[in-house]
Amino acid sequence: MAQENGHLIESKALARKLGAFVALSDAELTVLDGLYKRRRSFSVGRDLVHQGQTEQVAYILTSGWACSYKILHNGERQIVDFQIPGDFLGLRSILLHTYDHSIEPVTDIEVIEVHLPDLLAVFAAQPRLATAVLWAASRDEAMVVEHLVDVGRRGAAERMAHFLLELGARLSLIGMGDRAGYVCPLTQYLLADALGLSAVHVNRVLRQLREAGMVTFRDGIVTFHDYDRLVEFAAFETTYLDQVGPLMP
Amino acid sequence: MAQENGHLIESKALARKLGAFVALSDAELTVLDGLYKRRRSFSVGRDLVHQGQTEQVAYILTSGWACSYKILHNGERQIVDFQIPGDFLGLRSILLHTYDHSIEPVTDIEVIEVHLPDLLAVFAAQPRLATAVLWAASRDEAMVVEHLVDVGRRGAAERMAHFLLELGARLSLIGMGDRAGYVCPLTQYLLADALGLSAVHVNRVLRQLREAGMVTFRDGIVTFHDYDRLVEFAAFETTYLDQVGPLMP
DNA sequence: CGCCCGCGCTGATCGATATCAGTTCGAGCC
DNA sequence: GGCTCGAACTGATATCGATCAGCGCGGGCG
Repeated sequence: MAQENGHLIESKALARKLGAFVALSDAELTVLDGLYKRRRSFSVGRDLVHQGQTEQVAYILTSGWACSYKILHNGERQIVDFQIPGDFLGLRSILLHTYDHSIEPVTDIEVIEVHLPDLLAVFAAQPRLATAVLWAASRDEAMVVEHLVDVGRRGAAERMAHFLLELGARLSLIGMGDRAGYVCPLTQYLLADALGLSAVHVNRVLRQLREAGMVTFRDGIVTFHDYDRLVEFAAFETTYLDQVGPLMP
Repeated sequence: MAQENGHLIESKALARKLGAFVALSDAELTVLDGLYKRRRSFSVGRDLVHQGQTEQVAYILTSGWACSYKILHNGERQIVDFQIPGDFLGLRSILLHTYDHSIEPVTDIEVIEVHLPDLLAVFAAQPRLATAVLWAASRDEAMVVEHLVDVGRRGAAERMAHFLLELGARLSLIGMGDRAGYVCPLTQYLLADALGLSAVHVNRVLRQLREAGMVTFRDGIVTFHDYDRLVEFAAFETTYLDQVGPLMP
């Protein structure tokens, strides 16, 4: 019974996300629900998947935070994206047959395991779900693109501001944040690897933003002091995150 | 008749690309071919689509080069990716309902116009094509991710080397390049906007690579002098570009 | 023909961020 | 209580790439 409820609550996160693009029928929801079979847990620090791995498995994150990253020859790493509940982990990679990145839990996490044949079966049974997943993948790509712009063309402070705002917007969509702030388990080292900065500089930049009265990130909590000025400073635009109404009724 | 042939040749580029993921049936090929209706041309410098535009149209590039980019408040821009024949233009954006970037021809180009309803109709008629397009989108995303790593964590010279190698690999797949080199219409300004460098520094870095005897980019031609050493220097890995055999027979 | 103008190219200087080398603080553990 | 360890934090110095300020060349055009 509790298990049943767990199912419903968790599958809702994904269903709600996809439902924002295509209005899902009962039949489609049922098929989607069929994916929620293998539940697994991972603890912080132990990679879910590793760069180069060819095992064809992806995950749907149901609780906790994760990050996907690439390791370079010289040992440095670039974090590509953080994932929060409701997000896919490794969707791109099962289709490409090989993981081109690693995925690490940032906190202890709970996931649902999804195998490629299951996913393809879902697409075959309910073709509109394939379109919906394509939409979700496009949304992920849009975030990576924005991240690229961040790293390529914005100064360290704007970059940090933009990142904190984007994260806040994403968390707001799943009810884990608002314009006041949010709880954030990321360390300054993780921020550095994500933003292409050194951990030392992350620290200085956070101080700048704090002293400017715009945002404070301390003790795992991000607090927006002056949301509008921060948005202005970071030139933050939300179009790429907006959930417009369903395109396919 | 010539028109007919043009159809066949052009649709082959996309069909071959998608066929690398799913083996396409005659019925699927026919439906795919139905997309090739509206042919259009654009000349260099005139944007195909502009950031913020909500018109639901995408393109398939049949000849020439294009680039997609974002403009920042301060006037700088970041080029996200270059597109070569066979690539989609704006696929992500029609699904997201709004263009989050602009697309500009780098040379005079020829494209096929694709409207969202047509695409959705194709998916409905032949569901496996939706999966195939999802795969193509994943491949594009993998390239953006690699680009992000480039800009975030590699020095200017490695970045340039990596970029030239990746472009070469992509061109090889469509028969427009090999390990010796390729024809490349990009200016140093375009390279700068893509790599997050200044045009001045692009020039210096190209000189370094040339003087190191690894690669020369001059008069619109990229020539690899020592391919293996360049691969080593750039820590270039092709896994994310490899076309493995069809996953869905 | 001569004039621009875009593109490639270069030296000198400046500035943002990395790197090095620490300190402090709190949590867990013997 | 003292030890260790990880995260946050800081000052001093080094470095990479930006910026400024130019030159040369070839092609298009008045």
